[in-house]
Amino acid sequence: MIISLELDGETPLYEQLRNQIVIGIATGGLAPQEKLPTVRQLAEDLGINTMTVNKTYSLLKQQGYIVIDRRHGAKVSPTIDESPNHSAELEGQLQLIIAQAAIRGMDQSRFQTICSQIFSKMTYQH
Amino acid sequence: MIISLELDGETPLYEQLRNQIVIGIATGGLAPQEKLPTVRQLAEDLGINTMTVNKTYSLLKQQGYIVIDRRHGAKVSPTIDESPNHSAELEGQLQLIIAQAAIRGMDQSRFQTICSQIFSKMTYQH
Amino acid sequence: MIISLELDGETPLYEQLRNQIVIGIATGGLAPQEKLPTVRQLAEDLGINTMTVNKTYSLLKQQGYIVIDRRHGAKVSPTIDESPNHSAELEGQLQLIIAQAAIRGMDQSRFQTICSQIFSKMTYQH
Amino acid sequence: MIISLELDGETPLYEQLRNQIVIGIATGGLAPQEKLPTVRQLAEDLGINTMTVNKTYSLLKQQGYIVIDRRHGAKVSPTIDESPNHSAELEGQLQLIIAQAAIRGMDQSRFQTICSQIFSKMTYQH
DNA sequence: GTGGTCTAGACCACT
DNA sequence: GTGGTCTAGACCACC
Repeated sequence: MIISLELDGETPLYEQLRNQIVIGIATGGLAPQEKLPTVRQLAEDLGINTMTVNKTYSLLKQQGYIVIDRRHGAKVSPTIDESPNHSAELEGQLQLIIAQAAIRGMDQSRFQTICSQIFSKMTYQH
Repeated sequence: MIISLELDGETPLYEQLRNQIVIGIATGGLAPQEKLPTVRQLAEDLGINTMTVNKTYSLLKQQGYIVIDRRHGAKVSPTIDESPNHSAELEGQLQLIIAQAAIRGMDQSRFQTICSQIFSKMTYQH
Repeated sequence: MIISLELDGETPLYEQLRNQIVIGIATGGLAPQEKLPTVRQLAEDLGINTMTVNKTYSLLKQQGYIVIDRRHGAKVSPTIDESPNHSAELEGQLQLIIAQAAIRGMDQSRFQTICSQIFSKMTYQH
Repeated sequence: MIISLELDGETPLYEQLRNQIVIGIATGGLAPQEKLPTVRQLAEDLGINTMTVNKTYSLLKQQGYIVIDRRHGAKVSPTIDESPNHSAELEGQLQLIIAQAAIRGMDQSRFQTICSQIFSKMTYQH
């Protein structure tokens, strides 16, 4: 799995990293139960501080995407909870994105096509 | 048009405000050419600093959503560019949102339904 | 409100700090809406690093005990959710404590007396 | 006696194990003088490292819960000290637990009821 | 060898 | 002036 960070972007590094790992899980780049790199290893590979990776892992753990086994390090959660209130949050995010798309002249069918393309790459199974 | 801010949220105030105005434009709460409140007025109504509102207006102007006339204040742009490179940015945002939705157990048809509902409220016409 | 940390204890500093603030809220040393010291100030007062205080505040925020207002810093939450699954967690903790008390020869009435004394100092109102 | 460990929990394995054995002693699952499994055996049963079990046994011995005889292995102490300074430690733990319970909206009578239920399962006799 | 914690010191975004 | 982020480097607890 390839990870690329924008060092000078506006999104915090730990959040960029978190996002890419989440996408990796959804698209199958990281299978359930698969072991993640160690904090040190990943930090070195990306050229960033171990604390930053540490924060990412803590966040992912707290959100249920990964579990941290004291014996073998971090791995993708075998099952991920179907967070109930996630739906409301999702709608809020979508509303803004769709508002911008509508203003920029994108029609609904084009939007749905893009969604379909993205969805077709999601291989995560419950 | 009603605007509500979460003072203790994670999103910066100026960005929350910007987002709500964009949604207002897309859903018809703010018509093209419609005059916006003065910086001063809006700041007072919302109980926030004028600098914050100022930053929001500057951002909206820079992104083409509003125009600022020194004499008559700010108003919604008569026409908004169909920014071409907006598409790439959109896909990036959607990818993350859809990844999270997929992991949380939402299937594509449910997702499309939600999109349709939101789209049906968008009244902005080019 | 007085806070004292064991620098060489086994409990992490950020957790000791978190615990004392929680107790402060429950016993009225910190009223709802009351402003907490700034991260820098508290770090200096306690002679520890700002990052450590920062972590404490993040944790308290995440657990709903405090809110962080971008304008004025951190303050005690006006209302704190009555976390539903807290009950199970509580029972687990109590079971261990009571087991140890029973083995050490403490009878139930004595235990209840101690609980009553502690409870009488809790002034937090919903 | 059944022991179950959370490999991905926050509590160290040796401590989880220690806690469950203490509860076992208090609730009668392990009688005074009863022999405990060998380090080797227990480690294998639980699928953990022998060092971990070893550490647990050392801890339990040091705290007076078990005695270790080189010839016959470990067994539950025939009598356990009524450690006097245990009381202070107990109060500290209870204070935090009760503070959290109070904030989360639990009233004293409900709390006392839960304590009674737990106490009724404690069978350890001095 | 793993993650967890802490420090000292720095810079940035937000208001 | 607030909290948020990041770094470099260190030590510790756990297994």
